[in-house]
Amino acid sequence: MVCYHAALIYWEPGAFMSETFYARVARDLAEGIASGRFPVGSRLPRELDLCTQYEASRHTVRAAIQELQGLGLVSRKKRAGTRVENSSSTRGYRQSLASVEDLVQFGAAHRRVVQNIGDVVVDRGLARQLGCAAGRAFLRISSLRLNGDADAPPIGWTDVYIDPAYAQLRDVIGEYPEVLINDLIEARYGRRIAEIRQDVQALALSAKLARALNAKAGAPALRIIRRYLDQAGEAFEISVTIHPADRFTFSMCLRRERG
Amino acid sequence: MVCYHAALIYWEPGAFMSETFYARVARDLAEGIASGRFPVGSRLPRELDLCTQYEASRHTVRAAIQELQGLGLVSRKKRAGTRVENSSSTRGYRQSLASVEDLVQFGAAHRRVVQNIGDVVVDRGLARQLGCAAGRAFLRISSLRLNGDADAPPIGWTDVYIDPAYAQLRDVIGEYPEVLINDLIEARYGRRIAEIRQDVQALALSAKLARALNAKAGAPALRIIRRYLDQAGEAFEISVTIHPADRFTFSMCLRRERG
DNA sequence: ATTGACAATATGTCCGGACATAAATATCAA
DNA sequence: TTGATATTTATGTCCGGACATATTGTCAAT
Repeated sequence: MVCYHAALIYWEPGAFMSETFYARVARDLAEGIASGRFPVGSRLPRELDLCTQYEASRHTVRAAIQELQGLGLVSRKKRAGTRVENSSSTRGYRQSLASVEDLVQFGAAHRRVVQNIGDVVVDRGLARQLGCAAGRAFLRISSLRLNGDADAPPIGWTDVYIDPAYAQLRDVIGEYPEVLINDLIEARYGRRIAEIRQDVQALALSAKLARALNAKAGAPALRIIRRYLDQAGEAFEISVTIHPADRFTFSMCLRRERG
Repeated sequence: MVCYHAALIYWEPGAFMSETFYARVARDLAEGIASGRFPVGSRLPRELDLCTQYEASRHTVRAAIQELQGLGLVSRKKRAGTRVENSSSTRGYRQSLASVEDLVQFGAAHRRVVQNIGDVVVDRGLARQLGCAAGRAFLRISSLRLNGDADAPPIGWTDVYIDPAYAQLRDVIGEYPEVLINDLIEARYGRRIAEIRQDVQALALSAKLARALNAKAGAPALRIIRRYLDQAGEAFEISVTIHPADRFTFSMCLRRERG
């Protein structure tokens, strides 16, 4: 079975948000890693050199590296320096998505094909699934998640529910992964994400979904529900992704050595 | 359906490991929260007061609070101070289990009943499941996970595979949750955990497991495989837990607001 | 009573420096 | 060649201070 690691991408923030110095350093280093300037297994310049390079204090440089460490991009040892980690082993889900620049994405070869966009009103069953009040209206975008291989069966089905107030985004929504929608909402409407909560469950595939996913009805599948909450604790976007069990493993790194 | 949040407990380190100052402060504050000295919703003393109280610099106090923040125990706002968070909403799985003192546990009412202890040799199928080489020998401890309610069906089944070298722990193993076994190994054998990796999958219940869990064969279930790796990347403990889909949701907090 | 301006405050960011510590390397002795 | 020992080095921890910024609370004006 193919195992898909959820990957992290360091995102260039829009001009609308000011960036702190250490975040700037962190992003620059992350881009250096992504671009291959710092290959996997190589060592980052030592802290003091980074200090002179960025004209920053050691404290700032350390805060930046700490960010990368939290993302699992680098590991550190006392005398050995800061090592760039292997992506395939470190691109697991990191918890401390500290800043808005962090993006969670599927593999590089991944494609997303929008199947349907329409308005829905939450009924009793959906309300329990989404964890919101019944009767609420949403704009729902349904899409298939495909691997690079055209012949391979789809790896998942995603329903994204967003507040109808943001329906103006309808045109651009199809082109972006759902996580980006939050950035769009944040940029255009100023509604900030205060918290992202995620539930992972098992379920049996419905006949309809099984048909869409080219799988057997009743087959076990993974359901990942992600809720984007604002400061009031209200969800303004909810995404539900369903992966047939034989095509997806949700992998994460719970702890990595400090040093 | 009942939703079980994986909980975090701040663990008092053994005498064998030296504690840094900021970790000491963090632990003290965490114990204050756990004991109710700092009730949920209350505010922690402000940084400068903590500085005088612990006779530490503000930098150190901030490092301690940052630890608590990473664990989801507190949230901070610029003028509003540091707030103790509601356990039920913050005890979700945190990724940045920064130090050995962190423990991951199931709910308070949870019980664990050992069903079977015995030696196994890894065959082809199990090797693929565990992600280790076939032919390797393990000591396997199988146990049921029960909720407080005696009548309720079990919420899961756990197989813990540990290196036969640690078979001397056999007597005490039954009494501790599997995560503690690592601490025992670490304390007695000095083998350090360098990394914990976790995979979450869906699967259909086998007839045997279904019988043990009082569920239907073929019913969807969640499988959580956790690997404890040493510095060489070799797993010295692997735990496999299976939860029927209707009795377990794996909930986690991906991001919480910085401020 | 609502709104606006202003000051107070607690956290956020950043700087400089100092010493401790673990691990890689070099050195020397057996 | 092996083994123990000393040195070097890059990160870990901790201190002190300074200014920025967001939020709250207060008070005055409409």
